[in-house]
Amino acid sequence: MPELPEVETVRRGLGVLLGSGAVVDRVRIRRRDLRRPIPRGFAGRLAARPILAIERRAKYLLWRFPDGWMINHLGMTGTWRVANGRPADRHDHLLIDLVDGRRLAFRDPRRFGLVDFVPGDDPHRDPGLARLGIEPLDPAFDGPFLGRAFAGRRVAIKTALMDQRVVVGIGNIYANEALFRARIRPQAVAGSLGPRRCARVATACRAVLEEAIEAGGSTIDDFRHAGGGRGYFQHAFRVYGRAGEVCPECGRRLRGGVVGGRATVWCGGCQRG
DNA sequence: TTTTGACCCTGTAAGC
DNA sequence: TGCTTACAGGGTCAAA
Repeated sequence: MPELPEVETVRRGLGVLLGSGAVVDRVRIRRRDLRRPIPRGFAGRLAARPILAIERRAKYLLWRFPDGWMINHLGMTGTWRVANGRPADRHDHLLIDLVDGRRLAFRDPRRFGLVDFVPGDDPHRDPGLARLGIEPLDPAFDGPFLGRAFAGRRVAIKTALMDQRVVVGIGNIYANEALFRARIRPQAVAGSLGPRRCARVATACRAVLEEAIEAGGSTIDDFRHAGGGRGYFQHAFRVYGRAGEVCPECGRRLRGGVVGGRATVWCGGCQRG
């Protein structure tokens, strides 16, 4: 389940794999019906053109081409791999052949992913990208920013943190982990947090994401690097997926529940307010 | 306007 | 063993 660290890890992996000067030969679409249909004419936008760069915005991979951007969201189960000579898997929905003979395959069993093309210089013309909030590793993402963003909001802090219109890239795993580090209950009302607690949340978010990127992202079920490898941050999870186990800080049992429709884990002793 | 919850989809695990 | 059911989750949209 790729969140910001996993997408960033895939981006870096693809950059290493492709290097500079990779040129698309042809594109084959095996299934169009992803989260939204891959548009007609998509393949022709990429064919015979160089991949100039692969950037990241939120959980989106942005593939820069001379005429525009391939927008790619991994959804829940999207992965890229080099599939030289191997028969296509039934979940390989997009195949990109490079002129050097290599083949990139986008595999997404649950088809929550997205592939689209935005012509021109600005990928934020895509409606999905246009609504996105601040990057959590941006220096402007701090306590005062969260204080302003949460003002008047009655939703749970965990729900607010996962709202991509506020801050991008934080999904269920890192929301759980960040709030544990910040020692704030996931159910706390976002608008009730004072400046000090907002600062703790911002600091915890940044720390947990940076550590996860350093470790190469997480591997839960479906996530794989572009090269097929696994990330290692799951070994550092302190609460996610550990409801009923012992809190690593205080020894109480970690509690499990649902906040905002998502599985949530917290420590009733360490996380208050 | 804000918040909540259903929905999309499929692999996995648990229960019978 | 084989079948059914519940669950996981990011983003979107309709309903409250």
